[in-house]
Amino acid sequence: MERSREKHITTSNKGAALQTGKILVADDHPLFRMALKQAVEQAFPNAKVMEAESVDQLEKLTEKGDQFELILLDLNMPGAHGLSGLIYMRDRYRSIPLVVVSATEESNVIYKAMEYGANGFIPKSSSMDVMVEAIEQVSQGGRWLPPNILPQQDPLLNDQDHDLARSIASLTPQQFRVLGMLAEGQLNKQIAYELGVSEATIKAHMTAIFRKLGVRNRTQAVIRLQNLDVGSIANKMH
Amino acid sequence: MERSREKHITTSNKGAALQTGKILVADDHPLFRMALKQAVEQAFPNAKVMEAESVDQLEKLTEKGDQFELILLDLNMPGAHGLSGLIYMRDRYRSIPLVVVSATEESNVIYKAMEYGANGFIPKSSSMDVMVEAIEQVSQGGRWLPPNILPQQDPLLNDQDHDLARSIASLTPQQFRVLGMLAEGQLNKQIAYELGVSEATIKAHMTAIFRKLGVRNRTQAVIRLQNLDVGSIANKMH
DNA sequence: TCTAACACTCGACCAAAGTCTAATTCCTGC
DNA sequence: GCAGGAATTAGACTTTGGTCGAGTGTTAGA
Repeated sequence: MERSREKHITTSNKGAALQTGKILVADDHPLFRMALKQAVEQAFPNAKVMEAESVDQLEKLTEKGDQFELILLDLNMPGAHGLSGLIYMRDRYRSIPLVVVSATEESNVIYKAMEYGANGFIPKSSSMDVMVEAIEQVSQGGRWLPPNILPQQDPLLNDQDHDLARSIASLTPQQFRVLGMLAEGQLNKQIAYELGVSEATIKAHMTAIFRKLGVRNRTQAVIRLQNLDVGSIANKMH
Repeated sequence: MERSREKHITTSNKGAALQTGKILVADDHPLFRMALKQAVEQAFPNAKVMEAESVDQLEKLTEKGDQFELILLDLNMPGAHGLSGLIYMRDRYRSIPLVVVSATEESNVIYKAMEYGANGFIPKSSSMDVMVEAIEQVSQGGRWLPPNILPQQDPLLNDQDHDLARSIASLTPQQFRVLGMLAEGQLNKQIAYELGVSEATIKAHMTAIFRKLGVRNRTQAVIRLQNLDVGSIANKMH
């Protein structure tokens, strides 16, 4: 409560302004994307907000050479596949501050997102004022957590989790796409059709993915990915 | 705090006594199994406590014709595979009160366990007094939750979750074993060797499992099982 | 006691998955 | 501009997975 008092009334005087002014909002929900855009424009009246409703669109925008100064990313968006999307993005756009936007309010997920490199976390239930403040904070190089969430104490992730994160980060864009479709249970044939390449190509990608994840087949790959969401809570004893 | 005050001092006068007196403690951790046994004997001095350190052992004991009056089940025990073990057991031994014992303290898991049919939930961090009380309560037909956990308000599980539970409950013992090994990422060949049957047999089991779970291959089966642990938190929006 | 249902088993056959080798393109650094 | 490396693509081949039909043993009920 206390720390979100000052809000946007004082924002125009605060910290450094934007350079290029380009900010990327990635969310598949049109109405919410609009709300986020408004929040950005309230924080930075002369910002140029670009929108993406899938990871593919997001990558198309960044490949155009645009230098974004902030990314707002919904983890439930098509192609993001939860925390793996964050890990992948975080590595791909290292220098750009990234704020995770999510319907989840679970502290577990929030802490994990931060530990996987997010610069901020905005629950979708947040008020406009809170979103504005979060955007300002992060774009000035700070971090931001929801008011009711305490700053993280002990690290939630162990070495294995970080190994897995490094594996995911090392995937190429196409490999990440393939992994996402694998995680949905699709056949090689289906993936090949959807990506417009031959089945042989998908198989080659699969082999590469398995190597990077340190597994031997697709089933084990899916199991390995489970650890991202389920986390290390279950296996603490054994 | 308040409601766990009376504890074992008054227990000998309470409610109905045991019939056969046979109680099953299933936990792979020897020390903790001993502690549980003590708790049981404190609650019911003339109880006959049987022990199992895996689901296979547990089933061997029940197949001997013994009529147990209470089962204490650790969900992290070999062969249990988390909540799926509870679902499977709950259906197999419908008439026997079942208390889940777990290292987890997460309210999410606790509520889910109760909703999947557990009669009680004992965190492993509980004091002896608390365990004794829990055992008494449940063996008298009651339910039991840890003192710091509020009775559940809204159901956490939706129709899909219950569908999945019914699927798992409908598995035969051998199928459940196979599913467990599949969930560990083992090959058909490995599973066959470990169970001492031919690979063709495992394949037949797999096909049967896929039918019951409503999936088309092993990867999708693993993905389907994820929903047990991850729960319906993530997909509330889409 | 007979039978009908079910669990478990297996072999034969076909489909999907995975590996290896190799070609092409694109990008980076010298 | 050109060498080197990584990403992407794909064909040929092997291994694994999955379906079907069928046989055996066990159990519950007519």
